[in-house]
Amino acid sequence: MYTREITDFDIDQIARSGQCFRLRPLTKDAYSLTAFGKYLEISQKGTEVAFSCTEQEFEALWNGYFDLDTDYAGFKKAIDPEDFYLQEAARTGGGIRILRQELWETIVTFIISQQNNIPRIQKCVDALCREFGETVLNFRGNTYDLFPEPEALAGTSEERLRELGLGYRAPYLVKTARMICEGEADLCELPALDYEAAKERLLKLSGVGSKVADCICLFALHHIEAFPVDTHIKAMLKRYPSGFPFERYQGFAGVLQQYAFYYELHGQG
DNA sequence: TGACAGGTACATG
DNA sequence: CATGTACCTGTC
Repeated sequence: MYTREITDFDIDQIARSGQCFRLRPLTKDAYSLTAFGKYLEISQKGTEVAFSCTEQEFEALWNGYFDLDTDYAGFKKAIDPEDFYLQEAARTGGGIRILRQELWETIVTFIISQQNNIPRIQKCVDALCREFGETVLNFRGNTYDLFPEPEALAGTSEERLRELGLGYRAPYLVKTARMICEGEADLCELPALDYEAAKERLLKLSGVGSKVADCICLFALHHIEAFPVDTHIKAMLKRYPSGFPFERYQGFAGVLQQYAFYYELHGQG
């Protein structure tokens, strides 16, 4: 167990922010997560956050995963004091961090996310992990399923994925997995590219359009200037008749997108 | 019953 | 380039 004082951090908000579909409530105030082939439990009381791992593992994996070295208070201070909407959104979802999720998993989960709601996305992701992921034991002696490798999905059929409830996204997933396994698409090069170049590459994958590509850029490659525009954000943008002030927030608009998305989803509106 | 959920692919003008 | 349409599935 490793405990740390963290500000501008709320594990419940992060779990409900819709950027990660494998971070789930475990008990009343504890959450579980799998990433990097590892299982982690997180619990929080105020600014005190406990992680079920050693300090060494925390520093090696989770500190970066939760983006804890970034100054989110600074982002909030940069918001126009007269912009009541963004101020309120940042106050409501101010504990959100932009995670650094694994690339392949983020590609898959956001292909599934299209025209879909969060509970059903989670259900689909769970089914994929259960059917195609490696099963391992956690420190409690309970089993949990890792996220499946590209090979596992490349080797299955569209029909089998449809049986898991993926619907019309099933062929997208099989095609994308095969592109990656057959070397038609190279994920290894992506982290080195800038936002524009990375997005251009991601758009070549099956089932990846502009919005999903932006989500992958934001939630896996940590291009926090990416600003995914979906139905909720479209509604939000209408609040700005003369246009959303992107120029004021250059380089970190994606952070504000997350505050706004969370606010549209869970706030008072 | 029908619209909606963090859209994309594909076909047109 | 801009618009239009079909598409799985569960929930309200």
